[in-house]
Amino acid sequence: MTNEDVALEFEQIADLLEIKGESAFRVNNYRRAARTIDDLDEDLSEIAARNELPALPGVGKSIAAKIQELLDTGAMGFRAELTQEVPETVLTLLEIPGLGPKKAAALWQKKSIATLDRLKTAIEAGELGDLKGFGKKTLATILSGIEFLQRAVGRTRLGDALEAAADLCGAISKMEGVTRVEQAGSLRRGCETAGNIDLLCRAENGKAVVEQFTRIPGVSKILAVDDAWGSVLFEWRPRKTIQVDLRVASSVSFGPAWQYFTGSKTHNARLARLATERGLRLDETALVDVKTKRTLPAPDEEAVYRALDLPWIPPELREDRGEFEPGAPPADLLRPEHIRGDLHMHTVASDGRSTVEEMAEAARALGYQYICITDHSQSSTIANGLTPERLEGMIAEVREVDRKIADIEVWIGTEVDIRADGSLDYEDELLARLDFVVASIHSGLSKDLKTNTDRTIAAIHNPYVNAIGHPTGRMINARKPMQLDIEAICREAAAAGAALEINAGPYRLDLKDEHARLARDLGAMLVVCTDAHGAERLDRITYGVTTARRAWLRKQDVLNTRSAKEIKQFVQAKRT
DNA sequence: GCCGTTTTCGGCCCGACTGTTTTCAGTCG
Repeated sequence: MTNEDVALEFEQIADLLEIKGESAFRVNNYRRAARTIDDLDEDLSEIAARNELPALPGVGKSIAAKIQELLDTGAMGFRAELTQEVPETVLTLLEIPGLGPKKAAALWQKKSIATLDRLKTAIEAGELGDLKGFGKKTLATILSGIEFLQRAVGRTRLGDALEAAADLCGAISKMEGVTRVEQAGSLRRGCETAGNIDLLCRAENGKAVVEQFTRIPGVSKILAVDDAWGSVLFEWRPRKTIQVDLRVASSVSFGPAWQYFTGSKTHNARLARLATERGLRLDETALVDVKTKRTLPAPDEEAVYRALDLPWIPPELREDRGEFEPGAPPADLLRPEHIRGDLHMHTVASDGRSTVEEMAEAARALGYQYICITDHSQSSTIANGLTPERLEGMIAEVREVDRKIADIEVWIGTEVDIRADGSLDYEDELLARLDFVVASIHSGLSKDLKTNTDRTIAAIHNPYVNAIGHPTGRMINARKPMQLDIEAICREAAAAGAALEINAGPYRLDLKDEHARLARDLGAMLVVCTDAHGAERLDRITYGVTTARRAWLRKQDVLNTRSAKEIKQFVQAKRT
């Protein structure tokens, strides 16, 4: 059980207690404990081994015992007791944007509503007319939220699916007779969410491999098996499952199988047609010469594409969005090693977990030339945003770290809030002293299209703003993007010389692939950054790179593939 | 439920936004 798992457990206990009607202070303390646990650098089990759990802020005798129980048994009796009174499913109501514990409590206590479906029918049947706090607008928001969530049902975020897939691949690679394991499907194509995890392994003893596959720890249900295929439900986090399909291919058919199971469907359909035109037949088992009925050797994907007179096409491009055209794929499609620095990250000064030095060391380990520290600005009080005075202090601190640490440039910037009226959260004089400025919207996301577009454009035109952070504010599977005229934003950014971020955070991936492609087409510069809140999160840049690749971005389309000197020129150009 | 003492109990994290509430509660970051 990871710290994150334990933190979530306590967060949900707080929710359940609040819905039950417990004292707000008791509830808050569980939330505080959850936050403490989530913010730890060290594994909880190590702290527990030293008997130091009660020393953690917000953790006393009672919670320490509950953590210990979780670590020892993977479950908590207290939670089980709670769910006797408040059904587990009530927690799904809290996923509706705009619906918190108080409203969930009212729905459960007054109307016995505990599921999304039931809530939806109750609203549609007008059953909630007499419930205080549930006016017309609120009900409309809730309905739209339910529909949003129901579309997300069964979709797992790319980051989570990739982590689960990496664990599974590790386990499968150790199995008897397996000589290769690869990811396939939407996961390999880098789609922002995955309905299932598609895996492919090379082995000649399919049945035995499938048999071992179904016994991997974490497999909670076997959905189907045959001699070369197994489908299971896998629990990648407590109470979170995803379907995993493993196919076994022999070495002769590995290429066609990997290609086929990577998809997409439309890409494969085009390939199959190209094969037919050449007198070949391509399916998941083989590439066959129709006339001679001879199976062409295809131990890898390159052989498949070569037989169709195509270059190998990167999986992220396999969406039938132009990848078959002459000149595609671009030779300089963005790759992780092109990234020379990260320009959006937080430290302990605001809501991060690591110090400036720790961020710098981690970035140096990634081989970066430069990073920019961009803590929150004063309006983001809950994120401990920096007052102008504290930012002054940070300027000095970062300059000092920059002097001390060799081989990497450490810059000072900010993630400055774009306020509701489009003004920024710091004066220009202060921004002018920074090396790089990211401007982001964190509040008032539900304002109308014009307001949001105008305030973003206002920020774009501030001479000291170099990038717009997470431009749409969406949270994958959790929050819709704000209303925004993306095209206008892209045009203005292109004209003003501001970059648009592809936020690499696996919950955000914002801009998303289609929008990033549009931005590039309209002449805007993109910048791929992690928005990391801890040194160990800097490596999530790969999610952003994947999104950029799905947007067909080349190295030259992405600002932070440039040298430190060129970045400084980019900043300077906008100021003068 | 935790914390910090005042060693036995009172206080506990902020501020904006939104909808509906005619004076503010609930949600969110």
